[in-house]
Amino acid sequence: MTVPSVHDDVSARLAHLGQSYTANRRAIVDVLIGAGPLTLPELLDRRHELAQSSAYRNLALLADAGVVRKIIHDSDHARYELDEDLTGHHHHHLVCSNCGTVVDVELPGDVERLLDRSLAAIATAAGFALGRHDLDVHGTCATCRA
Amino acid sequence: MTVPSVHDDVSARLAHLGQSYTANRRAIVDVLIGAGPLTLPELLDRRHELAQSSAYRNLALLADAGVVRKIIHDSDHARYELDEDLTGHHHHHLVCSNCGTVVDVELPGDVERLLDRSLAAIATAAGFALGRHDLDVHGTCATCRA
DNA sequence: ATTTATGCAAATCGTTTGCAAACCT
DNA sequence: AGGTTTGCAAACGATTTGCATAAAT
Repeated sequence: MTVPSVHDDVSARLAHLGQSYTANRRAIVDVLIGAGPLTLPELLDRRHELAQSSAYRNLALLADAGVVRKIIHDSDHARYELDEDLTGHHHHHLVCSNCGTVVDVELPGDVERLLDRSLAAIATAAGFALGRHDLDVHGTCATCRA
Repeated sequence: MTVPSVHDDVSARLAHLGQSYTANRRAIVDVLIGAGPLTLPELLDRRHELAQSSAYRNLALLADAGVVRKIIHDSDHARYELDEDLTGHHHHHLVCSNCGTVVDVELPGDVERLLDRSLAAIATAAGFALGRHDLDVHGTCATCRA
């Protein structure tokens, strides 16, 4: 739960793929630890030493390793956030339809459980092997409404 | 609820934007009536007379008019489906992580209502003016598992 | 005749990739 | 040295757009 353990976890996941935890990769994870889902430009703004292509390449690798999750809402840029497994919080997204900002939110435990059960039933009925689910709520954020 | 009424509805929504219901636009709506969410290539496959650029342009217009909804899950192609307002069914998406196919599904009424209430509370707490919500369930479809 | 829609081809832009230099160990 | 990572610049590909022609009213 503390920051160092996140890095250890990342390091282990990368090792599992035969990859090492380089300075650039660590820089990316460090930025993501302190922020919500970020676009690539937002990420580069916070770490000017990162080259665009390397950032893309490392984000893809980190996503492969299950460290980072890529989320695509509308057009423009994709956003990247630390995977739930690392943060330990299953969450959903509040997306501003105007500016695209994404905020992480959690459902009350009982609602989440009920939802999970329903989804499992529905997926099975449709012949799907269940994976993760994403709930995106679209609206207008306070800033865009001001 | 019958097919002709869908066309009337579309026509009205386009008129509301000062636009007319042309043959190409009708062709697109006709295809979408009989299918799940389609990508542009899939749409063109079903109507060879449609030019790619016109299809994109008309889909954008139809989306503007609230007739069509554009859904983006991963990379590759966006998918388009008739808006819920037209079909009258609030639904969610079962997405195959392997082939990208999307199937529409509905939650049991009580679960949907409980979820709606929770989301409203969460959005308000975060300063968001609530809009629509999308629930995407990812898994592997029967075909890809075969 | 004027306005709007169409379709081709070219432009756009986020993302990916080739390749040579820089970095490990 | 041998293998990996980096960063620049070029390539890619889905979508958008400019412009001249074809409908439609």
